[in-house]
Order: sequence, then structure tokens, then C-alpha cells
Amino acid sequence: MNQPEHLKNAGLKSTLPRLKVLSLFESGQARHMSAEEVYKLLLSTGDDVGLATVYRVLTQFEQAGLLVRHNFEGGKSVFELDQGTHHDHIVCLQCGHVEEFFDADIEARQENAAAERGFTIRDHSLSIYADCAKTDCPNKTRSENR
Amino acid sequence: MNQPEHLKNAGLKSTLPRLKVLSLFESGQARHMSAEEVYKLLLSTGDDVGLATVYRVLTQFEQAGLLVRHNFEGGKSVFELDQGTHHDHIVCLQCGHVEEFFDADIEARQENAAAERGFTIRDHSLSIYADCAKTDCPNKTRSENR
DNA sequence: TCGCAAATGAGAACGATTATCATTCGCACT
DNA sequence: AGTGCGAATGATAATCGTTCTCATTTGCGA
Ligand SMILES: [Mn+2]
Ligand SMILES: [Mn+2]
Ligand SMILES: [Zn+2]
Ligand SMILES: [Zn+2]
Repeated sequence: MNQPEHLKNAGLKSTLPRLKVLSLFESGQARHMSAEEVYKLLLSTGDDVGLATVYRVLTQFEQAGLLVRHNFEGGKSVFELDQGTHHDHIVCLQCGHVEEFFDADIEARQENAAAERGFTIRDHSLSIYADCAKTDCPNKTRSENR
Repeated sequence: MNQPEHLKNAGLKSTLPRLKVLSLFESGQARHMSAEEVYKLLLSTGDDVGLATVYRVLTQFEQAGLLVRHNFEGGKSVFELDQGTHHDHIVCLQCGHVEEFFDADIEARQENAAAERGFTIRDHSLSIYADCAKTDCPNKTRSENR
């Protein structure tokens, strides 16, 4: 299915800015992007889109179920294509590298913890902040590595 | 040990604003508070403290290990007294009620997920967002409870 | 009690995000 | 293909949480 159809299925009319943002995510350039990153990447390829529109489109895509929003440490929202299946994240504090993981037992135990206390889960977020193993990550070259 | 000593142990000189903020947390009025909440609660008892000072003191207490900071959904940081032991949170999306839980297996599996991928964990946060069971919670009275 | 570095508080500044509103665009209907 | 109109866009102002600035005040050791 092509992009204009994607948008129509989501109840959004197929406009140029929306197509550009969707293409960027589908290009696979980067899985997790903030509004600012989307904005700058589009600018850099000459696909100018207003920053306000980027914010609007990201929120619309989130509501339409095309994108998922994450609130990692750092105060800015990051988005990724909705893959249909839930997963959690490990974020490198040094270089921003993100890896995804899924643990069925963790998920089950969360359900359990909530149910035991009479809560009905709407959403949850598990983020691990760490130093990654990439050889080019700044955490490798710091004089003191504590 | 009294409050002035608490502060000295933490390497902070014992000033009026710091004592007021610490007292508020130790009063047990509320375990989890944002800067704005601390500020307003102090105002309401005549213990005026500048908002900038509240922010500064909260950050200092965090660095000193007296308080722990959490970034729940909603964009504002919330703080609580450091109890020495880690725990996670279930937050009611309707009334803000927070309950705490700890699951050793979840913790172990997080360690595992990170280690398998070569990450060294620095920090992590698990928050469950839900509807709570309190009878006075607004999620009970909504016409459609979906 | 003095002296002074450290702390405070009022308000400006900031970064991320949202609201406003005049202009432009997509699209259903000729 | 041409029109009309409501929806979408984009420049900019506004908002929100938080941090910074700097003149004034305070804690505390000598
Ligand atoms: Mn992801
Ligand atoms: Mn807690
Ligand atoms: Zn890294
Ligand atoms: Zn509730």
C-alpha cells in the first residue's frame, strides 16, 4: 500500500507535509526521531515543512496509530513507526543509541502488579538508560570511566 | 537525627528554605510532589520561598541523595524522599494517585536485557499508567468507562 | 560581633511545544 | 479543467516548565 492510501486509511487527507514526514520515517534513516530532528532532516533535503506543521503532523500520526510517542529522559518526545507490537527501550546516555527489547515475563509481571492493586493498565513505559557497547560511543574515550 | 543535621550530612548548609522544603517532604503530606506543588504548599502555610529557590533546592537534594526525581508523563518532574531502596510506580491517569511496587524478577530481567546487548545500566524507569480503584476517582463517574 | 562566601528571590531568559490567524491547498462537484 | 470551500499550512506569538542573572540577604566561622 502506498503512502497516500496509508494516510487516507488513517482518516487524514493526503497533503505534501504529511507525505514528507511519513516518507522520512519509512525511509529507515532513523527509527526514533524528535520533532526537531524530523524538521532538520526534511530541511536538509530541501523538503521544507514548517516546524509547527511537523509538531502537528507527528501528533496526528500518533493519534492515527501510525506513530508511537516515547518520552525518554531529556524532555523531548521521540517518535517511531508503530510496528504493531509493543517493545521497551535501552537508551545510551552518551551517544543516544537506542536498542529495543521485549520480555514477555516483564510484561506479565507488570500486568500482575497493576491488577493486584486494582488498577486497569492504559499504558506503560520501561526505559533503561545505560552506556552502550559501540566502539565509537563517547563513553569509551572518557578519561575516567566511572 | 534532626533536619539541620540531615542537611549538613549532605554537605548543604542549613538555610531556612532548605529546612522548609525538607520538612514538607518529611511531613508525609504527599510522597510525590512537583516543584510547583512544593511551592504552593509552602505558600499556603505562610512559609514563603521563591519558586527559583524551590527548583534549586529540589535539584540539590536530588544530587545530595535526599530526594529522587521521577519523570512521569505530563512533562513535569516529581520528587520523593529517597527511601534507600528502588521501586517503580503505577500512576492513575485520572486522579494522579500513585502506588509503588517492586518486583525483583522484573529488575533482574532488565539487567539481563541490558547485559545481553553490551549495555551498562546507569538508571532505569518503569511507570505504569492506569485507572485506579479509588471510589472517589473521576474514572468511576465517567458516563462511558472505556 | 564582623566579614564574606554562599544562598536567596524577582524577574528575565530559555527550550520544547501549542495556539493564533491570514494564506494556501486538496478535493468533491461541476 | 475550473470553482468553491473547509481543512491544512506556516510564520509568529504565546505558553509551560525550568534555569539563569544579579542585586540583596543570610548562615556561620573567626
Ligand atoms: Mn522503539
Ligand atoms: Mn515513589
Ligand atoms: Zn553509546
Ligand atoms: Zn484514580
